[in-house]
Amino acid sequence: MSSDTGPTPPRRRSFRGVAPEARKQLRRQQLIDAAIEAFGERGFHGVTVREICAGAQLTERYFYESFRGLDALFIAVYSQLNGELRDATLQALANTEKQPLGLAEAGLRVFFEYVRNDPRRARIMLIEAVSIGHDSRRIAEEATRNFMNLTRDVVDRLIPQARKLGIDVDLLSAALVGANIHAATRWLQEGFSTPLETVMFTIGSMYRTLINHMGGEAQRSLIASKVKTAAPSGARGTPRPALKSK
Amino acid sequence: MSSDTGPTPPRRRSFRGVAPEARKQLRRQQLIDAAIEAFGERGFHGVTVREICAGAQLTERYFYESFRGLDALFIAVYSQLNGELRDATLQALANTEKQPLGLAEAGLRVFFEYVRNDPRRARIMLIEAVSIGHDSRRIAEEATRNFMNLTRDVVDRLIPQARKLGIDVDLLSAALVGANIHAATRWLQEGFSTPLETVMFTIGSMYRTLINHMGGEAQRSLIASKVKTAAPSGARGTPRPALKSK
DNA sequence: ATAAAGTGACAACAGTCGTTGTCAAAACTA
DNA sequence: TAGTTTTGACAACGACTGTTGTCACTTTAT
Repeated sequence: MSSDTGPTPPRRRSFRGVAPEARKQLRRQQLIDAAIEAFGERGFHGVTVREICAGAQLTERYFYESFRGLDALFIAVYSQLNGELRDATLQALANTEKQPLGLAEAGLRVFFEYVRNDPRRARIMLIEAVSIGHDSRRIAEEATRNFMNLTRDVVDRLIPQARKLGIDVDLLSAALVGANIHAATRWLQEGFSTPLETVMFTIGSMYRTLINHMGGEAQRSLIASKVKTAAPSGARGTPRPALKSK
Repeated sequence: MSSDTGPTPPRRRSFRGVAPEARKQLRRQQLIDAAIEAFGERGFHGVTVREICAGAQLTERYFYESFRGLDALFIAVYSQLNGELRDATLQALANTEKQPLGLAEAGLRVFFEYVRNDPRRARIMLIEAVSIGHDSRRIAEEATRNFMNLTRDVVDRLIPQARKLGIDVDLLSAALVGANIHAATRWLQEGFSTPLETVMFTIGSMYRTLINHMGGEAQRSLIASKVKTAAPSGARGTPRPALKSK
């Protein structure tokens, strides 16, 4: 029962003037940067550990120093990109008048500018992230859900009557996020030949129309579908199928 | 210079009562069915040729008899699923009164029912197809584009003034298709706990609102943005950025 | 200066995959 | 029945991957 801690633990030193922990973080970031390049160019499944290491100018040992495998690296990459976009969004929102429609426009603009400014990052976030195996996908789902929740809050505030009319606000938010993602993906694949302002005007008009009219339209269709029972009170009640209006 | 055609070409025969060509087509379909199961369950990148063959109860030789590789098989799978959905859509449209809004509802219903009735096929069409390497993806892009074009024609007919107001109709269609896909994907991942009619009501309300009000809303924002020059005549002209309304 | 820690290039290993080939048994034709 | 086609099971090959290990060289600390 001595206080022997086993074989001598190596004493860590500085190297080229930087502390051990800082060196490790630096290497980690090099790997992430190389991964953004590789994933964005060839996709998650077209990339190997060796390629990442070559791109980062590091050897495999340092890869496993920071990541358990490619999945973990992808999660780190996605987290970083998602954080960048989130921060840019929050900053833009902070610099905008607190009009709800203005906020929505600012968020849209940040999103589309982010996509245009770095197509590789866009590909990772928009395309790769939703298609990885069960391990990494949850992160992407969670991040997408964050944006969806943000959208849902906006919807809840701007179309407050929606919920009472039987609209599934979560589903609607998912649809709107999907509209953004798909529009951005198409814009990306077309080489951004459409001017940003045209994109903003098109998608913005869509949002504005929904915000200004969706509540009334849903209510009208409820009435038109002859539901004379008590108004469906928000719960899981299935509204009538009818879709005709006017 | 004899009429010798080289080594004797093997004379083909029937087997268990079915002709050679029919046997080949049968095997091909077995492989496709096994692939739907495998791709839908484990995703394109989690599947091997050997697994497909085991699932189809065939050996590798017959795999390469019908397909050059997994890419080709995936293309065949996707084509089949896409054809099924397309046929179901066309049939539903044929059995519907020719009211534009009714047609839109019928199309939506077919789409969501198709997704719910076979989640594996849905995963292949909604998730896997957009994430494959450059080879197979073009097929999915083309098929998605078909749906987008269909949507675009609907938009062009139901919101005829959109184009003149500076809205990019192709982009709007892409966004709407994306809204459908994302809503369906979320519905799938939630285990279809939301009733179909609620989904129909929510997404249907979205469409109906856009159809009935988007033209007017876009025009209003154009006026509000003080564009007093001649109305942008449909072409690539960049509309004003402003989004505020009312 | 000398010993230890850090680094980089790369060998080595086991595993898997796509793909082609072998071969005997089953089924068919004559 | 005899010969040929078809089938199924599986071996074999090369290529690639993730992962760990080796070793000489550089930098640091004493």
